[in-house]
Amino acid sequence: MNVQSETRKNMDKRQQILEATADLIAEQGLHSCPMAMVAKHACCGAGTIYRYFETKEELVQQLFLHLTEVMASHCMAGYDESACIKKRFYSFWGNFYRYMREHPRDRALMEQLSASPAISELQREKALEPMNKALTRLLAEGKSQMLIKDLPDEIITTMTFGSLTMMAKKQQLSPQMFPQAVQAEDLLNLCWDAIKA
Amino acid sequence: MNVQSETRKNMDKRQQILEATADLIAEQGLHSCPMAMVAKHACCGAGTIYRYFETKEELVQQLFLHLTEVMASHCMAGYDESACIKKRFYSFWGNFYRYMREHPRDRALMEQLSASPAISELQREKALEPMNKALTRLLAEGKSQMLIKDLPDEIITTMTFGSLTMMAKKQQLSPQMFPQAVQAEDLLNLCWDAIKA
DNA sequence: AGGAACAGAATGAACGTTCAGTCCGAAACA
DNA sequence: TGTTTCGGACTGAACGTTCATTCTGTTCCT
Repeated sequence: MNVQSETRKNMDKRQQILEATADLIAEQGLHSCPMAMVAKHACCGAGTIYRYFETKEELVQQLFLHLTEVMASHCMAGYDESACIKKRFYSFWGNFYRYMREHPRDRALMEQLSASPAISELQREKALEPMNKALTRLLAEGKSQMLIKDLPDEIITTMTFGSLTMMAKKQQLSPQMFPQAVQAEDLLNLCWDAIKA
Repeated sequence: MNVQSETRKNMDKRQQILEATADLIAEQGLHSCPMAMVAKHACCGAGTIYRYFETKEELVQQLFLHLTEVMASHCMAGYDESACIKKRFYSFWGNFYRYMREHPRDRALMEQLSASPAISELQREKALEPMNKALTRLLAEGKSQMLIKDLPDEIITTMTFGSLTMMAKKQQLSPQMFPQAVQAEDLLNLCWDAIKA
C-alpha cells in the first residue's frame, strides 16, 4: 500500500470515496469509472460505497455539489465589495482562472460533469447562483459608472467565463503549446479590454 | 413510416448511420447511444452497421472527421485573404459563431466528441490544422501592422474560440437567459476590442 | 454477545459484437 | 421470355463482457 493510500486510510470514508471518484472521472471520464474501481481506489469494498451513496448518480451529484462549493469559495477569496470595479473584476476572475489552472483535476472533473446528463441544467445553475449574485452587482455598478459596455450581464459573464475556461483547458491538454504558464494578469487585460466601455 | 424515415430510405446507408449516430449523441451523449438504437434510427439491423464501420469507436471517429470538415468549410466560406485584418477576423469568427448557433445539433455533438476519450488529442489537433493555418497568417499580419496585441497566437485564438463557443452553448442550453438571439456582430466587437493593440 | 460497518462474490441488466439465416436483384441458362 | 442459381447485403436473436447494485458472511467495536 502506497503513501497516498495510507493517508486515505485515515480520512473520512465518505471523503475517500468522493476523492477516488473525482480522480477517476477526471482522468478517464464518467463512463470509464466503474464502481468496482472507485472502491479499489478508495480502499474499500464495492458494497461500502452504497452505505454512503444510494446510487452512482447520487455519488456523482454530491461530487459536483462539493466541487462547485470549493470553486466558488476560491473565486470569492479576498473579494472586497468596496474595492473599485476593475479591481473586483480582476480579483474574481483572476481567482477563477488560477483555480482552474492550478487544480487541473478539478478542472477536468468540472468539464466532465458539466457535459454529463447525470447533472441537470437546474443543478448547474443553482450551483453558480452565489457567484452570479456578486457578478450582477459588479456589472450593474460598472455600467452605471460608464466603465463597462452596456450589454446584458449574461453576455459579459459568458464571454469572460468561456475564454478563461478555454485557456485553462488548453494549457492542461496541450501544454507544449504554452512554453510557460500564461499569467492571469495577461488574460484579464484582454477580458477587461473586451468589456470596458 | 414517417416522412423523415422515407427520406432516409433513399440516402446512402452509411450516411444514414452517421446521421442517426449524430442525432443520438448530440441529444443524449455518447454513453446513451447504444448500437441497437443507432440501428433503429438508421432503419437497419444492428449487424448492418458493422458492414460500414469496424467498431463503435471507428464510427464515432468517422463522425468527428466529417463534422470537423463541415465546420471548417463553414468557417472559411467567403474568406478573402486580401481583405483587411479586421474584416477577415470578423468573417472567420462570425462564420464560426453563426455555424455553432444555427446548428445546435452539430454544436452539441462537437462538445460531446471533444470531451470523449474515443477521440485522441492528436485527432482533434489534426482536424483544426487548416483553420489554424489561416489564423496564423491573419495574426502575423495583424501584429506586424500593430493592429493586434503582441501576444502568442495560441492565447488570442483560444480566448476568442472559448468565448464564442461558450456563447453558442449557453444560448442553446439556457435559451430563456437570452430573450433574442445574440448577434454575431456584438460578440465580435467584444472579441476585437480584447485583442486590438 | 450483539450490532454496526465492511468486503467482495453473486446477480441481473445493458451493451457491443457476431453469425446463421433471409432476402433480392442480377446473371446464367433453357 | 420464363426459370434457376448465385452472391452479397441485410437482419436480429444470441453471446460474452462489463457494469451497477444486492446479498451474505466476516470483522470490529462496545
